[in-house]
Amino acid sequence: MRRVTIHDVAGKAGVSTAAVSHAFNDPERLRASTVTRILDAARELGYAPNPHARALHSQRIGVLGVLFPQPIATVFANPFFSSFLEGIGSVTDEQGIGLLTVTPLRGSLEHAIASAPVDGFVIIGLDERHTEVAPLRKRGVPFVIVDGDSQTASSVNVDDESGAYAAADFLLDRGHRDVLVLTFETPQEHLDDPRYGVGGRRLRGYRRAFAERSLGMRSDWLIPTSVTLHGGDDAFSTAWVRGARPTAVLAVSDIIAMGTLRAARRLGVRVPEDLEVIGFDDVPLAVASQPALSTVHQPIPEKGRVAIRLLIRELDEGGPRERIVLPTELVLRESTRTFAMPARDEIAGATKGGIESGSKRSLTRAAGNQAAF
Amino acid sequence: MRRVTIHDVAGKAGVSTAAVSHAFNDPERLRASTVTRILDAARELGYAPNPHARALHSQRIGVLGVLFPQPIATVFANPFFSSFLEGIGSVTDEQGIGLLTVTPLRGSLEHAIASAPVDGFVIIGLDERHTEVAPLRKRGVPFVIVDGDSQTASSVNVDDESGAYAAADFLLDRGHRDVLVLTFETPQEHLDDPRYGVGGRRLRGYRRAFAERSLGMRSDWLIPTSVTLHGGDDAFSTAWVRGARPTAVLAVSDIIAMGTLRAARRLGVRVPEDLEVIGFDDVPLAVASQPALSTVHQPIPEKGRVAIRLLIRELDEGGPRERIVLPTELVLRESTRTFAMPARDEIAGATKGGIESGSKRSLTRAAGNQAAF
DNA sequence: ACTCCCGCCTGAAACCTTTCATGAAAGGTT
DNA sequence: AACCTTTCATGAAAGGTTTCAGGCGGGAGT
Repeated sequence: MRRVTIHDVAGKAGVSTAAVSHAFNDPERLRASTVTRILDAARELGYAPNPHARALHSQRIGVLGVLFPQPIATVFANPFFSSFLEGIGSVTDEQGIGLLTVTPLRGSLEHAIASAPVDGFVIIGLDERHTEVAPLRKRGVPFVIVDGDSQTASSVNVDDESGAYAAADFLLDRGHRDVLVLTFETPQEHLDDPRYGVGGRRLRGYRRAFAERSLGMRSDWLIPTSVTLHGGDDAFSTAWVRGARPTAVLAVSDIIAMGTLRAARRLGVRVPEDLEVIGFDDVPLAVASQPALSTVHQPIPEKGRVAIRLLIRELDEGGPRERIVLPTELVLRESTRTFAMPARDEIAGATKGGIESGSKRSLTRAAGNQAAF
Repeated sequence: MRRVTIHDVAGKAGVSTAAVSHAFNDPERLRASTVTRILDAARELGYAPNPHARALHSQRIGVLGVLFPQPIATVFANPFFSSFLEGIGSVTDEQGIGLLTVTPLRGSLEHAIASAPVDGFVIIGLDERHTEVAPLRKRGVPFVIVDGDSQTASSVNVDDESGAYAAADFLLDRGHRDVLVLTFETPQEHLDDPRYGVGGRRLRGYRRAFAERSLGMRSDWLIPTSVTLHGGDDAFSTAWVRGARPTAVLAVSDIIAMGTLRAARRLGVRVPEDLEVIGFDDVPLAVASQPALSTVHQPIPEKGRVAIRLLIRELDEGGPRERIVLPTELVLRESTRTFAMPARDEIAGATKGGIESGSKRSLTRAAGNQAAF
C-alpha cells in the first residue's frame, strides 16, 4: 500500500501536479471550481502533502528543537524543565511550529543533533565551548543559548548571581552563621567557576554575601548533589547524621530544597523555627509545598518564551544577536521566618499564572531587593 | 552561504556522491582508506547528511510523535503527562529515536497532524471516533492509542474502572456516606459514558461500588473541575462554602486531589481525621505531598513505555495489533486513615524508581492482568 | 581464448514537492 | 478579423540523499 502522492491527486482531479500544489498553497491562483475539485479528490484519497518532500524543497520544516544535555527521562522528571517547556510551547503552539525535544540518543548528543529535522535550536545547559555545539554554527543552523554564554549567538540568562546574593544576604543578615549550601553535581574543577554554568554563578552570589561580611563558606558545608527530591533529602540527612547542625540551608535549586524540607520533617527538624531554607528557581510547586518554599524567583516560562521568540525572529528576519538577562527576585514564604505572612491569594492564584502577573519588569537586575509581596 | 551538501564532500574527497553516502551508511563496502578520506573531508566542511532528503528517500525520519489534544502548555503543566513522557522518552532515547510533541497548532490539531514530520504517533486522550484520527489510518500512518479504544490500532489502557471501584469500595466500607466526587470537565452528555474516555470509566467504577450497597451518588456532589491544583482547590472550597460537609473525597486525578488537600488545610479541615481523600494516578508527587496522598496507582511511565514499544514494533515488523490493559492498584498513604503506617522507605525511595520497586503491599485487588512487557 | 568473479567504486533513477517560466484559451478592443 | 490582455494551468527543474544495477581492470578457472 503505497502512500498517496500529489500525482495520485492530480490524476484523479484531472490536473497537473502543479495545480494540486497551488490548490494547497496558493489557491487564489486557481479558479475556485478547480480548487474544490482538487481538494475533494485529495480528501477522498486521504492525501496530505509529504512534509519531508516539502521540507527538502523549502529548506524549512516548521519544527524547532529544544536541546538538553540530559536524557529525556531526567528532563521530564524535573519541574524546572516542564515549566520552561511550557513557556516555549505557548509560543510555538500559537505560531504553528512543532517542538522536538532533542536529547542524547543512545548517549550521543552529536548524533541527535545531526539527525534532528529542525530549523533551529534552543539550547539549554550547554554552551559554545561544548564540542557538540560548534558544528551547528558551521552548518549555519541558528540557535539560541539559554543559561549559558555565547559569542556568536543570542542568549537568554537570568541574573543568577544577584539572586543568589540576595538569598545569602538575607540569611546572613538575620545572624545565621551555620549555613549549609547544596549545589549541583559538577566536575569538581568547575564547581565554582562562574563561567561554568548556572551553578557556578549562583555559588558566586552566595560567596559574595559571605565575603562582604568577611565570612568564608566552609568547604565541607558545600555539598554537591543530584537535582532530585531524593538528592536534596539525601544531602541534608547525610550531613545531619554526620553531626552537622546548620541553622539555615541555601540550595541552588528548588527540588533540592524541597528534598531538604522532606528530610527535615523526617528528622524532626522544624522549618522555619529550627531551620530556614531558601531554594532557587521558584518552580510552580514551590508555592504548594508544605511549608511553602522561600526561594529566588526566576521567570521560568518567560525565559522559554523569550528564547524561542528570539530564535523565531532570527529565522524569519535574521534579526540581530541579543543577550538578554532576566531579573531574579527573592520571594519569602514559609520556609523562612518572616513577620508578614504570605498573602492568601498568592497561594490561591498560583496555578493560574500567579507570580508573573505582578511587579516584575526591568530586564536587568531587580535582584538584590527583597520580595515584592 | 549555501548549506554544504554531499556533492561538496564528494568533490573535495575526489569520489562520487554515492561513495560519500556509503561512507556514512555502510562503510564496510568501501576501502578503509577511502572512508577516512571521505569522513575527513566531511568533517572539514562541516557536512552532515540532510535529514529531510534522507527521509524523503527512506520514508523514515526517525521521529515519533506524541499527540495531545490539549495545548502544549497544559500538557507540561500536568505532572501526569510529564511522567508519561518520561516513560516514552526512556525508550526513544535508547533506541535513537526523536520525540515530537504534537499539539493543536493555532488551534488546529488536524493541521498539526498533517504537517508533523514523524513516522508514527502515540495518541493520548483521543480515540478513533475523533475526526482528526481517521485520516491517519487512511494515510497509513501507524499509531497507538493510549487511554482510549480502537478497532484497528493497538491500544494501551489501564484498568480504570476496577481501580476506581477499589477506592470507592474502601471508603464506603469504612462507613462513609457523604462522599464528594471530583471529576474531569467533560461535555455533560458524556460525563458518565464509559466509552467516553478515562473519566467515564473511573466514574463507572465509583458508581458500581455505590450500587452494590444500594447507595446512589448524589448528583450535586459530583463536581466537574479542571485538572489543576487550582481546580481541585476551588471545587472543594466552593462546595464547602455552600454548606456541603463531606467526610470523604474521591478525585479522578491526583492533582485535583492535591488541590483538595490544599483547600482543606486552608479551611481548617484535618486530613485524614475529618476528611479522607483518595486520588487517582499516583503521580510521582503524590508520595511527596503533605499528607502523602492515598491514591489509585497506575503505572504511568510504564504505560508510555509499553505504548511506544508497541508503536516501534509495528513500524519495524508490522507486528500484530494488541490491546493491553495494565493493572491499577489502591495505594493507601496518609490522606486516609490506616493502621499500618506507610513504610519509611517508600518515601525515601520515591525519587529513584520508587513505587514500582518494592514495598507496595497490594492493598486491595490489583485490577486487570499483567501487561505483555 | 573465453567466461566468471572480485573488490571497489559510480551513474542515474527514485523519493515528492514547489516554483519558475511559459503556453493556451478566453475574452475584449480596435 | 487581427491583435492584445488576462486568466488559468502546465512542464520541467531543483532540492539532497540513497540504492540499484552495473563498470572497470585484472586474475582464476575451464
